[in-house]
Parts: sequence; C-alpha cells; structure tokens
Amino acid sequence: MFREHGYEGASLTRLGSASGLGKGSLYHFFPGGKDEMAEAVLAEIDGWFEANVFALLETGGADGISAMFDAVETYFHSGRRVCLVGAFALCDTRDRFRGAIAGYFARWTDALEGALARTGNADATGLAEEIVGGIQGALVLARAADDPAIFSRTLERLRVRAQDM
Amino acid sequence: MFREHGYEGASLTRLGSASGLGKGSLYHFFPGGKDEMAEAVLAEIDGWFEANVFALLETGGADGISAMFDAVETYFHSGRRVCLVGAFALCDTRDRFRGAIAGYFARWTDALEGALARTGNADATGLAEEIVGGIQGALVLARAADDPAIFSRTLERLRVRAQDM
DNA sequence: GTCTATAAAGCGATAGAC
DNA sequence: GTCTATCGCTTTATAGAC
Repeated sequence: MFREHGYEGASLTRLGSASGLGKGSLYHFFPGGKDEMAEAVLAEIDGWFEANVFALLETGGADGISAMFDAVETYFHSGRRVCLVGAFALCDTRDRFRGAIAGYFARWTDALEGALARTGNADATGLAEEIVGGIQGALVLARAADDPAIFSRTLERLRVRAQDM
Repeated sequence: MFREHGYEGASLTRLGSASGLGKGSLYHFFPGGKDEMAEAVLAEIDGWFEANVFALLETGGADGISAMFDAVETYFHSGRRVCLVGAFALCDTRDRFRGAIAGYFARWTDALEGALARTGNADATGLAEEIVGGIQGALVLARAADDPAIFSRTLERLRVRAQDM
C-alpha cells in the first residue's frame, strides 16, 4: 500500500482492508501508528536488500555485481514495480524517514563501489553512483511512460558498463 | 507547494497561504479545483522546458545539448530542487496526470535523441534515455542523501558522455 | 487479539455576503 | 474578485466492549 499509494495515500482504511485487520488490530501491533508501520516496511525492504543484494556485493566481485542486477530485475518486477525508498525520497515524506532513506542508498552505493573496486575498476565510486542512480531514474521513466522495457534496457546497459574498466 | 509536498500534501490551505489567496479566490481562478491547479503547474513546467530545453535541442546539435545541461543545472538548483513530474510519476498521482507526465519525458528524450543523432552519435536513442534517466536518478540520490553534489557530479559525467561517439 | 464507536482535526468543495 | 462560513467526508487515533 505504501509503495502504491505513497505515505499519505496509504490510509488506515486501505491498510486495514489490505491486511484484513481492523484499526484496533493495526494499532495493537503498531502502537506508533502509520509512522511505525512505514518504518517497519522500510526495515523489511532494507532487510531484503541486505540479504539479497548488499551481502553478495560485499563478498563477491564480478559475480556479486551480476547477482545484484539479477536481484534488481526480479525485485522491481522488470520495471513494473516502483522503489518505495526512492518515491519517499522525492516528496516531503523524506523528512519523516530521513535516516532509513539515506542509509539505504548509502549502503547500496558503498557495497557496489567495493565490488567494482575489487574487479579493478578505475572509477568505482563514480560508477557505483551512476549505476544506483541509473536504476532509480529508469524506474521513473518506465513508470512515466508505462513501459517496463525502459527499465530492462537500462539494466542491461548498466550491466555491460559494470564489466568495462 | 506541489513540488515540495506532493499532490495530496499540497492542501488548499497551504496553496491558499502560499499564494496569499483564500479558497474562494482559488476556486474562482481554477473552477476545477486542485486538479486544475496541478494541471496548470504541469503545463507551466512543460512550457518552461519547451522554451529553455526542448526547442534548443531540436534546432541545435552539440551546442543545444550543452545548453540543455546548463538549463537543467539551473532549473533543479544544482540538485536541491526535485523534479515535480518525476515525483508525480512515482506515486499514484501518475494516473491522474498520465498524459502530461508521459508527454514531458517523451518530448525530452525525443528531442535529445535528435540532437545526439545530429552530432553523429551511434546510439542516440539509448544515450538519450540514459541521460534523461540519469538526471532523474541523480535527483533521487541527491535528495535521499541530502547532498546536491551527487547531482552536479552526475550532470558532469553525462555531459562528457554526450560528447563521446 | 479483534472489533465497533467515536473523537478531533483536516480535507476538498460550495454558498453567499460584500 | 475576495472573503468567511459551512457542508459532507475522510483522516489518524483512541476507548472500551467482547
């Protein structure tokens, strides 16, 4: 719901019917209300990327980078799914979850930079920034044009670039 | 207001106090309500880019591309300002302004593709997509990290890439 | 642990005085 | 053309029965 409708658009009514729980139950599990629910979602996303992307990037080199592109293609449903963290970053929801949002992208670029450096890339810092940014931008364009192919094309282009040195 | 707070966050109270007008006056100028106000903002943005970016891209070659990067750096306040169209594209506001949002990015990539082709670039289509997407992604990262330098760095990188063939 | 009822505030939009 | 008052609805959040 947060990904589809944004923080403000994900009303308690929507969250309730989507989860099959009443407001009372939602507040029982999340006494902090919507804020705590979104925080939990961000933590869950961070956990997924930690396990399926960042960890692989940190231990591996070219194989970790290749695994990252596979995971990203899967996670974002080949461009049909938006990045919740990126969407939150663009509106004033960012100020509410500043730490989680900044941390997610910092962790991603840092881990990728390390992997690129290990493959002997000359400008690992710049390339990592370019790849993570390129993925986010491709999600914007794919959704704006309602054309997932933009995302897949961009991913392939970035994949090749990560192999150059 | 729409750029800072998103469509839902830009309440009539906020729009009123920011413009110095009461609700009555706002509805006098925009009988269609918030929807019409946001549509006007999108049209105004489109007009600005038409005059300051797309037109230059369409008539010029390398000089038009260079002018585009200058204009983009200025317009987005070197990464401190978010792209309203991109932000709208990521949440369910997209469905409300589908045409304007899709048109903006289509117009941008098409005009850039033409300019790149005229400079003799071999893959003008792919590079145009990469540059426009790269700009959008850089805005996401810059705002997530609260570090405008990410945007300026990316712009310089893309500027160089536009000159290669 | 789940529900309904309800509070208090904010929302978009309208009506009508001036 | 601008304002205030107000409608009807939705919002988050809480209270309390079960």
